[in-house]
Amino acid sequence: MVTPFIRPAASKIKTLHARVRAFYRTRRRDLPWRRTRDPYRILVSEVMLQQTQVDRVIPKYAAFLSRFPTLASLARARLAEVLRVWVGLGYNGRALRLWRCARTIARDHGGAVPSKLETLYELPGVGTYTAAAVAAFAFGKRVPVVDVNVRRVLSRTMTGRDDASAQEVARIARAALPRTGNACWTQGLMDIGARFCRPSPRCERCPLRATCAYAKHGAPPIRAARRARGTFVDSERYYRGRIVRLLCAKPSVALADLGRQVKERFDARDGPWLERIAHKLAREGLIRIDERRDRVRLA
DNA sequence: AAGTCGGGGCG
DNA sequence: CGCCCAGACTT
Repeated sequence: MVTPFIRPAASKIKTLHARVRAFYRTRRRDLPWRRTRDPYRILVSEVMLQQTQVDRVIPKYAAFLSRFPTLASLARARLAEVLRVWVGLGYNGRALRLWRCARTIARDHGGAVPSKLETLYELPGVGTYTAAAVAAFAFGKRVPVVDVNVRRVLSRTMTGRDDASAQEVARIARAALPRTGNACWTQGLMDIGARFCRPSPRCERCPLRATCAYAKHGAPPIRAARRARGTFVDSERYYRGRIVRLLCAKPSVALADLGRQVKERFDARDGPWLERIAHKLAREGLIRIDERRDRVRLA
């Protein structure tokens, strides 16, 4: 029987604040999106960082901003151009939604990224996390920002477990919201989550070790078993990626040739399901299929 | 609540 | 090989 979490001790939170802020002041990661407060650039970074590690985002972030330096430039670009820069980063739907997001902001918000949490949340591709991140990092808003790192760190330090529910962590995050310096607090938690408080924890050198309920008893991380994903190659996802990559490299392709061009050892039986994947991509808005002329291209 | 959506790096 | 990642969106 585990003691249910009631309310975090104020003194413990104060100590965490001090330690996290001290860590952030002296040992934070030097990341490109921390060198600007341009809301557009913050927004781009946050969308890129969705389910994507920092090290993989850094080069794409630079390339993207070099090609689309302002929100207006992104909003007036063709989606195909955006996809060509994005491809390789994964989750291509994010590029589509970021592009739509920029167009929505240009059309409905005078080209200025909204600062209000609820308004941000309305934008395509902006969910609970990203809305909070932009509000906090670009506009200094005092709102809880909970990503997977923050969740792990708060769960472990405050409950002694690494599996606190999202709702429970949300309560803790609200209770722990600092009066000032929310962005530094949050990003400090993220850095600690990435360097020490990882899924397999490295408590030995963690700056929160002395304050952490989890580090004390040192229980091994227990996490829910994930469903097997199978091999990625030859999965439907794999060929979605192949199709988008192919179309990034060519202006257009015949639908009848698509399968042969994305699949090794293509045979006639592969035609229908690869074509079905293409139609799904078209329905999502990533590619365009001209049935009459038998041509496929980026949207 | 559960599925879908990329891709790469690491243990 | 399986697990993980500054999640969002659909069903």
